[in-house]
Amino acid sequence: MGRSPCCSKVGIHRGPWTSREDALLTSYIQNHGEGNWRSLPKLAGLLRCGKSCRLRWMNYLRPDIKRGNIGPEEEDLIIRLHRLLGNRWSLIAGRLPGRTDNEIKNYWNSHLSKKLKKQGLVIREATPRPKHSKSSSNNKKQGVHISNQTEMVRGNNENKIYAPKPTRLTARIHVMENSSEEEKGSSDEMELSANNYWSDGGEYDFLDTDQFNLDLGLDQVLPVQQDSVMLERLFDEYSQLLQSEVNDINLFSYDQSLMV
DNA sequence: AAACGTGGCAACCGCCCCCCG
DNA sequence: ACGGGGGGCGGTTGCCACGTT
Repeated sequence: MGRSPCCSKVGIHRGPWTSREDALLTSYIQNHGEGNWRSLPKLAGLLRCGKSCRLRWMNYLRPDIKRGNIGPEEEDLIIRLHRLLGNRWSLIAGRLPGRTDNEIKNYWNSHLSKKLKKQGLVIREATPRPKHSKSSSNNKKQGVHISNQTEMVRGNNENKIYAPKPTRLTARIHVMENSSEEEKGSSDEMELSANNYWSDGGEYDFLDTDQFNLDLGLDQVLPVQQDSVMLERLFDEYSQLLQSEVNDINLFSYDQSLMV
């Protein structure tokens, strides 16, 4: 007895979205906000699966999505973050304002992976993500734990390192405008383990990960503007995480750090 | 001009986690 | 404490545009 499908396939329209469907979805979300994806299609008058609606909105219709080519600085950041995070497209997208995980994934698969291979850079193939890789128990085994609130209280503040929160920045802007529940519910911890770093991440021979700045104080909501300084800071931020694995330092949610 | 090959990307699929009752 | 549902995520598919022969 498997779980029920997210929606009945009968009578559901699939394939490319029409402009009318886009208009219906956009109009509904502008009036009622995001969420309740399962019931949204019916309420919005769409013959679509809720998941399809969510995907269409997240990847295409959201007003804060940046259009146009990915610039060299963004490309550089994607490469660096992929080196650290592997195929964690949503995490990577969270650090690229206006870009979606799907867009970055596609860009990687169609451009960057080939480009890097062409340049003779070694890309270690991603291995299948271990089951329950997000579980904290696994992370603890690896000696790297990005804590929940309990851990934060018990932690050693001297060695505290803040984990960048895997937040989709553009979504946060939307959330703040609409003050929806996602804001308070977005306590997603960045759940990483040493195992994940090394088994999933690509590996390039030109990156310099020896530079770390432990005094970083990134703003939680990054400015929309992108410049090389910001990109460098982002990379440093993730480099801290990487380095922390070596030093066996407990990690803390950056969000929670603001509450200290 | 037609056939074929290739690349890019929107959309779908299915697994998994987390929240809530 | 537990189970089910909703939502998020990464992997994959398939269509279409464009280039090449």
